[in-house]
Amino acid sequence: MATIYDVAKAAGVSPKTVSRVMNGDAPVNEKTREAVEAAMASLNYSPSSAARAMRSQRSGLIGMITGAISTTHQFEDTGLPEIYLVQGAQRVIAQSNRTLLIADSGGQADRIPALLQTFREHRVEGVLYVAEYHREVGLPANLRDRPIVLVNCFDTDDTPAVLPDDEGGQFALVDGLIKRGHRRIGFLTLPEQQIAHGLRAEGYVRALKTNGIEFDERLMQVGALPIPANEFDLLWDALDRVLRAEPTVICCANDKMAMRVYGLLRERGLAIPRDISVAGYDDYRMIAEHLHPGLTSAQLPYAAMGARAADKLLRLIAGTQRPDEPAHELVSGPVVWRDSVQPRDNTITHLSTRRKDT
Amino acid sequence: MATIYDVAKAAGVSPKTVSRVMNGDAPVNEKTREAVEAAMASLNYSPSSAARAMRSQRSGLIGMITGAISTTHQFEDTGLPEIYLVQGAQRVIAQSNRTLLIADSGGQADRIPALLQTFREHRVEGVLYVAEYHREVGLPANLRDRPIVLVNCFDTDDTPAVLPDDEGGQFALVDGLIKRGHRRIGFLTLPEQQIAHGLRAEGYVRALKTNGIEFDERLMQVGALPIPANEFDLLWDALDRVLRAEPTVICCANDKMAMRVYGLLRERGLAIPRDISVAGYDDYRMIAEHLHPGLTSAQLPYAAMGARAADKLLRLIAGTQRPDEPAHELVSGPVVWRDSVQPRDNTITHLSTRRKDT
DNA sequence: TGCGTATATGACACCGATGTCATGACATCG
DNA sequence: CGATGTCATGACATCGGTGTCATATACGCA
Repeated sequence: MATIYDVAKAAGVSPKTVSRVMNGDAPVNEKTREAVEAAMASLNYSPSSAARAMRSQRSGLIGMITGAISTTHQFEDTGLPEIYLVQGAQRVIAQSNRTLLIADSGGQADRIPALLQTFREHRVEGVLYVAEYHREVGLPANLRDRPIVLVNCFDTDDTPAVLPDDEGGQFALVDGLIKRGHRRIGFLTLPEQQIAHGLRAEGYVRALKTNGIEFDERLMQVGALPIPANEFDLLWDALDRVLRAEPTVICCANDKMAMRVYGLLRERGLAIPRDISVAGYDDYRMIAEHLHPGLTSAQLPYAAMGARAADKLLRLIAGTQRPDEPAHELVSGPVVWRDSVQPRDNTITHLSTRRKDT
Repeated sequence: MATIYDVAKAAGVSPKTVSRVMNGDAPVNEKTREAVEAAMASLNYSPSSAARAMRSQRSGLIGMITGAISTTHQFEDTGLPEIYLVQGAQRVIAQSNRTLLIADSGGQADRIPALLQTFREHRVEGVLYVAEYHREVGLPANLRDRPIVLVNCFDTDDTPAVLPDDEGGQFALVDGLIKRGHRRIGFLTLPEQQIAHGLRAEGYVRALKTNGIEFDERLMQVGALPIPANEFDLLWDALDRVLRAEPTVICCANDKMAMRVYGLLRERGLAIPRDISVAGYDDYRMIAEHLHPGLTSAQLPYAAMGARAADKLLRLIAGTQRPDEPAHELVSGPVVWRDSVQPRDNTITHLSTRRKDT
């Protein structure tokens, strides 16, 4: 590879002048500049980031560690939202003229120390620590020596974190269902020990309360197990109990569960959305868009979380975070309405009457 | 950060001796070694990869460019198999003591030049160029100056490439179906201009021929459009035509299509697999495992492709590729059999008769 | 004309590793 | 006992940029 010395020689100037042309940090004569640029072009010159990093003591690298935390989830498909997170973060980081260094542990937690060591050697300026689902984590000690932002997870030390707004997402979904005329809203939930379960249940209850609907506990049933075991019987029973409470719509804890519920409802001869509406959570487009009918789902805003986390990290690195900036930031996503939810007649009437009123 | 000079001072030796302790390239007295190691530990020292790269002229970096090629697919969810590719490649690359530098264009082709420039500046030793689906690509000129392996794509210049064995995958699936007693096998295909379409059709036909079954063109219908437009009518019509040819099983071009076909078949009152069996392609576990019943699918072996491509690239870099190594390597995946395919009675009879025979 | 100032450029050192070569202390051998 | 070899270690240069400081020329103004 050509170096700055090669360029300098070709252009008949000193290396420092070439440097000035690249960085524009001091005036350079127009003719000199042209000669240097011609030399750079003809030699196909790229400056060495290693040399720059060494001199400037800034690597220009941001580390992201993914697939990292669980020791068990190599047995399960996490749904791969990480790629969206990566894209969101990458966009922001590229704007700051830095490069994202991604380390994916492939779900093997014992690889993490080696990955962190790599980060240290590359002198990453900050770290994005990504969990595969909303959870609490304990941070490795050797992550504490540089700026870090947790994504989709949090710890007990108020380390800066970016989290999905599960409460708000479920609220928006259920509130939207009510606005569309549903009043008996089934809810097949996540396992109770999951963080997201509690938050979403709160969102569900708040939406009912806001709209003056009484909570019926028979409508809310746990639909999944913490371990991806054979959950099918559980889901079948849970659905059975929910259906006995006569819902007009069933909210599922995630799109995968909704996909299963599609099958179960059809086995019972119920047509979606004619006989019953269904909603999911996550908005995995691979599922939600391709199910028939399209699945209404509250979006887990992974791309936005990635971008927000990168932004927060860059401010931490620059030391310019706002004084009022909270350690934990919630990111909300929209509800994507598709055909799996059918407005109930009473709404339509309601809306049309309204329209007359105004 | 502590440097090798800090460690040397703390241990009372020269920097070069510290270097020797780290690299073991020359004998070091046992006591000295211990002193140095203690100093390294107490200073929490990590060697600077920038300095090493500069001195050794080897960056230890491999670049991977993903989501790169299409200008349009930001509108569509590609199914995100890239993360598996990354994991497969990362595993192999980590073993060679290198680091994977990933650049994801987020589907915006105009970002690629900037990403490649970043790779050049970081002096990546080789590049993995990943396409989002099996296709032909034209390579940017500035990728030609270092080792490169194409993944999931190929060009006209015999650039080394790693590709999925679409023909073999479809063959194995259809052959397996026949072994399970199916003889009338519907096939809803990809758009005809896709590379995978032709290959899989060949695999389908070969499986029939191998088993002495005549090809019935009514059983093979295009089920998807090249652009993710409203494909629904197309799929409906295609399915309709296939069903009129009385298949006992329907092969879908991918798992997304299979997911839709589940819905369409059920609308027609057909139960899977009792009335008709269904198979997919890709084995997206997020879909295949969670559909009810579980979807039989031929696996697109992304993790294996990533590993194979990394391996090939490392050999290219080392200059040790085998002389007989073909430019294009096919990677086969298994067929994952799940409950969406029901063996036909005649097989069972057939098998049991056989068993008596032998 | 002489001096201050802005413009344009170069010499040199330095960032943190490591390859090369030199050196000193012992051990071994003829 | 001196020559030779091995072991252990250090001095110094180098990789490719850039910060600092010096220098040279041109220009404006008293």
